[in-house]
Amino acid sequence: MREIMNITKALSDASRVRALMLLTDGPLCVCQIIAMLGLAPSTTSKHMSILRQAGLVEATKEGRWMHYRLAPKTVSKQVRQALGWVVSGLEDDPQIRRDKSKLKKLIKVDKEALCRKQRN
Amino acid sequence: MREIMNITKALSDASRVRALMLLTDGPLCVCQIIAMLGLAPSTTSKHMSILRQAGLVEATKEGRWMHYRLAPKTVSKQVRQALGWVVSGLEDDPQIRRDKSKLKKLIKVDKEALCRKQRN
DNA sequence: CCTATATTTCGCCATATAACGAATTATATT
DNA sequence: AATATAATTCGTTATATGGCGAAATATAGG
Repeated sequence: MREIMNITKALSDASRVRALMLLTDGPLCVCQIIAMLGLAPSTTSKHMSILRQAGLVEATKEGRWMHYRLAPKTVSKQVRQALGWVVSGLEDDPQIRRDKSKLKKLIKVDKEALCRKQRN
Repeated sequence: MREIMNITKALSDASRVRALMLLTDGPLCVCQIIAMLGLAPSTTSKHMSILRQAGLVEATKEGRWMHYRLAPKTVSKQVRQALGWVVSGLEDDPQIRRDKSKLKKLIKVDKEALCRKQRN
């Protein structure tokens, strides 16, 4: 029951769900997620930590940069299916569409330049 | 996005998830759910209200008794998929098994007798 | 009508949670 | 080493949420 509850709790915040949906098109650096969500870096970091502990995302560090990606298909059935219904349920959502549109523009910015803009 | 968030928020409390799982074997009176969850009637009523607003359960009144049932398959895709996920993910859970075992015994008690026991 | 019963709503309280800024940690550059 | 940068952790605050008992509402019976 704990695994299911960890997942449902992780999904009960809209910003976290938005972060998940951003990752459906590929991995992102946390600095990109910060820019997308418009939250403080500390807040975003904590949200990603919750998603990670719930098994919904994975993280890899490259130098100073922390990249997050959706959990691979090899994870547990509960994670895979939860991602399945959330992602399919939101792919036509207006907010998510706006986010993805904005993300396309943001990705065109050089990562170094973007990350330098994110100061505490 | 609101529908999905209503669902995920509704599912983020363990008592509410337990209530949902109790209903997989058929409709129950709120007095039976109260007895199962061991919460105050007012608390249980509020939890069921949240589930109802999320579209996960439906309610019908019979005299003094309020019966709750899982939302029928005809509801939205998001609800159907979410319910499918929760139910399949928890059908082998120890807590849920204990609940279902207890529920079998409880159902054997006459409803009238049970409901009379539930005083505010 | 009055009384009893089942359920919901309301008000309160304790706890959890999301947000922020500051401090800390990890990494890179000079 | 000192300095800069990215991310996380920590501490604080405002808000949300789960729990309870009391009050209110709805229904049934005499």
